[in-house]
Order: sequence, then structure tokens, then C-alpha cells
Amino acid sequence: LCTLTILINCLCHLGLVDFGFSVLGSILKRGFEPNAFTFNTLIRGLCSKNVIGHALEFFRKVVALGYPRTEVTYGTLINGLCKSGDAVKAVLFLREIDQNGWCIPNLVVYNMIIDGLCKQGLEKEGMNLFTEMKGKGISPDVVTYSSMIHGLCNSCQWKEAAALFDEMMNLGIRPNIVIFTAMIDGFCKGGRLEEARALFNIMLREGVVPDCITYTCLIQGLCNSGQWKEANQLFQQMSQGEVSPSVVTFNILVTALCTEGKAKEAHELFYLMIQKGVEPNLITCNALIDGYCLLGQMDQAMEFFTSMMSRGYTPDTITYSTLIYGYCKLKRMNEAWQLVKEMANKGIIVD
RNA sequence: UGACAUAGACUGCCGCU
Repeated sequence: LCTLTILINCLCHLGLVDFGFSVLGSILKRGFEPNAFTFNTLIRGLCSKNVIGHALEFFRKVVALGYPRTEVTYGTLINGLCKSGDAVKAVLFLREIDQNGWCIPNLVVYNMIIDGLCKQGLEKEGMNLFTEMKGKGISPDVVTYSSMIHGLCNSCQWKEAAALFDEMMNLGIRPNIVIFTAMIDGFCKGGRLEEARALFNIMLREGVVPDCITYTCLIQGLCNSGQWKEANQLFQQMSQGEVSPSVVTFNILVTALCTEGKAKEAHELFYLMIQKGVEPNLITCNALIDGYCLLGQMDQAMEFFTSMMSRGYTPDTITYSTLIYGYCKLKRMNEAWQLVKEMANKGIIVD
């Protein structure tokens, strides 16, 4: 049974949930009793296929047939609801679990819901649950704090986020790389570079080693506040260390150059990243096209557009709307319409 | 011993002030 459950897990990770259910069928046929691990794995498979409705249906069936469930079962469903953008339903489900006495909501369940609420801009509701869990004697951990801090930063409540960070430190919870980076990114996004740098230094002092994401957040912050030189320094610094820049790091630099009207340099960076073994993605291409469009250099934009397709990239709605907007600004409506038709023909959503 | 759930970075327009 354990082996077959592992098999189901593999199938689900490959997106082959239907085959997973076939395996469940053969488990039953062989007279094995599937356990909670088996059901949890299948529920998770359905959730990651974005068919949360089916996951809930399946769950109801499991309940009706009296098969075993664990707190992970509920957690998986709640996470599924949150990831499908319906944290409110997740809260309702939490209440249902509570009222039926199915299980006592644990730390992970609260963490998932708080994160889901914050990601939907409902950080006030997240805060309420944060208080509620403390009241129930469940102590928030570093994950809880990082979800709350991320949410508060996203709604520009940096002071409140920083206060939570201090609260966590005072409780003796050791901040890890994720929460340091979330807080640093929050400061950067709010243009508070001094605070971001200060926290970065605290992080080093605490012996937490910054990774690619930490550097990338700082580089973006520096770029957005016009501190191009410092951004470059940091980029060199990370390249020399153990940390290699990722495609996101390069994308941020490409975007920053383009915003500065330096599409040509951005294009050179495009080649440099390939040389360094970092494969550009569609975001890189879109950013570069926008760079040319901003300068009104539609020929260069179109030339790159053609070359990216021959490199095997498939343009998306953003690629086309960038180009269309570029032509519109120059009042070249014929070319703009041409592209609208082209994207419609390709079956790309015209929004 | 070994199978299941949670947190961090990047692209266009529009809307909002």
C-alpha cells in the first residue's frame, strides 16, 4: 500500500491524477484498505490540477464512506482553496471542521489560511486569525510571521510589518532567510532602501547567508531608486560569491535598463545572460520589447520579436499588447491592427 | 529508517489618486 501510494504521488506530480485514481481502483480491487496518506495524496493531486471542486467532492465521498482522514487532509483542502484564490471559503471550511469536531485546526492550517487571506489583500482578516490562533494557544511560527509581513508590506503597511518582525525576534523566534528576504523586499518595494540595507546587515550579523532571491530583491530596490551603481556593485558581489544570478535577477536588470531608455544595453545583457548559461524567458523578451517601444524604435522591437520566435519563444498577450501600444503611441494604427488580427489568429486572448 | 499539507524576487496596457 505504501508503494502504491508513492506511485500515486509520482503520478500526481506529473499531472496524471486520473492514473492516480486508477491505482486507487486497483488498491481496492486487491482488497487493500487505502489509508489517509493515499487519500491526502489524491486530494493534493486534484488541488494542484486546479479542480478544487473535484477535490471537495472526493473529500465528501471519503467522509461518507467513513475512510480515514487526518489533519493533513484538511490542511491540503484548505491550501487548495487558498491557492485557488478563495481564502474566504477556506475560512468557512475551517469553521465547518471546528463545528463537526473533525479535528483541531493546527499551526499549518492557520498558516495557510493567513497566507491565503493576505494574498487576496485581506490582511485585516489575516490579522484577526493571527490573534485567534494565539488565543487558542497555537503559537505563530516563522511561517505565520512571514505571511503576515508579506501581506502587510504588499498593502504598504511597512511600519506594522517591521513591528511584527520585532515582535517575532522578541519572542525568540529565529528569523530565517525567507522572512529576512520578505522584509527586505517589503522595504525595497516601499523605497525604504536604508531600512532594507540595515536589515541586510543584521541578517549577515545573525549568520543568515543571503541567497539569490535576497540579492535580487535588493538589486531591484536599488534600481528602482536610481542607485544604479550600487545595484551593479551588488550584482558583481553576488556573481563573485557562491550565489549565481538567476533569470529573475537578469530580468530585473533588463527591465531597469529599458526603463532608463537603454534598450541597446539591455539587449547586450540579453546576450550576456545566455553566455553565462542563464536562459532568458518570455519575461525577458517582453521587457526588452517594451524597452524598444518606449524609445519608439518599432523596427528594433519587431526585429527582436521575430528573432525571439525563431528562438522558440511563444509570444503572449503581454508581448502583443506591448507592441500594439508602441504602435498606437506613434499613431501607426495599421500596424497595430495588423498585430491585433495576428494575435487573434493565433488564438491568443485579446483583452 | 522510508510515502501526504504552509511563507520570499522579475514583464505590457487599463482602472484607482
